[in-house]
Amino acid sequence: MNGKEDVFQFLSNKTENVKSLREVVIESLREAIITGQFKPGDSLKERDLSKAMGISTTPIKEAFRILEHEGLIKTLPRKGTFVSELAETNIEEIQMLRGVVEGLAARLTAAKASDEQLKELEKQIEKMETLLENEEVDDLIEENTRFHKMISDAAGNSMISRVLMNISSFDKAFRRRALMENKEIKAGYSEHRKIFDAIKSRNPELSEQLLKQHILRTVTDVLKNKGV
Amino acid sequence: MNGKEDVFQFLSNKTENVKSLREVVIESLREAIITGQFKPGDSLKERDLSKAMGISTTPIKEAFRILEHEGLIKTLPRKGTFVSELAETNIEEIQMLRGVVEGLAARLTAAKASDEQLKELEKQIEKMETLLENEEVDDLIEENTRFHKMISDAAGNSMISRVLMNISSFDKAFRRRALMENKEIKAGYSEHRKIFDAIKSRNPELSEQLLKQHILRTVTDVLKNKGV
DNA sequence: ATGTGATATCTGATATATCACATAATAACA
DNA sequence: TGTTATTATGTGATATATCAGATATCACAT
Repeated sequence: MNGKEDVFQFLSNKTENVKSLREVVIESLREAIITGQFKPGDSLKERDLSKAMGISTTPIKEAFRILEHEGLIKTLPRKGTFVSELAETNIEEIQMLRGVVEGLAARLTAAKASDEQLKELEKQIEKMETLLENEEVDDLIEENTRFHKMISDAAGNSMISRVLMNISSFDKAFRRRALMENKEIKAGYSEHRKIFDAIKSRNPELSEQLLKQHILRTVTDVLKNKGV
Repeated sequence: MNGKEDVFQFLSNKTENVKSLREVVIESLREAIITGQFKPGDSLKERDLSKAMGISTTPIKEAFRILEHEGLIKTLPRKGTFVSELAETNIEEIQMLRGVVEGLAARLTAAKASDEQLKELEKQIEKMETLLENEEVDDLIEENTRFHKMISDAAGNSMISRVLMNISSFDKAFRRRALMENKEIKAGYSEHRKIFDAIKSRNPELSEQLLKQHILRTVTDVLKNKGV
């Protein structure tokens, strides 16, 4: 029966994978704000966006609620909705924030990850090693991100996962640039291996420190290369 | 004219201070979920809540968006909305998360707070000392919270403020209990004073460590007293 | 008793209308 | 010309209707 299901896989069109209008609006506006197309202080109007996107104000309104919760915009009741200052937040400090939160995740993972989770992490780090040797850069970048996510998930704390997801949606463009640099790829693997070793040896303190330092070093390097 | 405005302050009914239906729903549901009235897996239905609260589904729907973004509930399109597992997240780990984020805030504050901000912090810690001497417990609790908020705000990073606000809305009940214990009040002041001194002396590393340790100690003490 | 198609019901998604506060523009008056 | 009152407009908040996917139930054939 399982084989039969696979045969019809191509027919699948589950609505769980289909994006709602609200999600489309969120992603569009978030991208426009973060990349500077909308600047702090700019006014966003429900009816204008509704016309521009050819949809009703309802998904626009719902998207505003989420973006406001993320701090990217601010709504004053019956006065207007404006892009907030958050979009100009210091990217280095965002990475420091990410560093301390992922560091804590590494600590918790070292303290309580199951043997199975450790095995999965080991498989992952080995996969990354193979990709590094074969110089398959695009795949390595993707697996690096997965490695970080696996650590965060293994911490088993939904609030930590949520905070990191919010940070991630904010600095996606930055992190991709960081990982693309060739030097980063090699140094990054070396650090990832040390992080995994610390987790495997059940050393919470060291795990936290290594992951914090790893993230803070990548931001320092990227900013150096930018001439900032 | 300014004096006149103050005289009539009690008449003020500015809509900026009036809670929207959406905000009322958010707070009601969040409280019900966090305190266990709604349990993970429970179904929340827009039309049921609409009838129960005597309002339309629109503010219910918007509240759902926010609570989902906070991770407290999960909506499956056209299937239903359910209370998530987040509400059962380990409270100690939440406090550890708060510790690392507030610690980072203290570090940034020590690094870049203006002289004026330092003066404000000094006024605040002195106010807290007076309240401690006079044993005005309720006011001291409130000023302690304000002290933490001043440090976070002085860090000048909107994302950090936002993360802490989300954590705060989640563990408000816990923190109030922590601060109410008499022992905590005295130990808490001592630690607050050390934190301020570290910030004042522009020592980012020490500031971060002290604030982290302060928060982690309070959670350890509270859990000890709970017999957990 | 079981399988299948048709129908009904449930639930969130979205569209549209209306309300209500805030501000701008215009008219009236001194 | 300046001030005040009135009206119009703009914007978000909320109510209500309808759509559309998902599931449950019913009716009928085998």
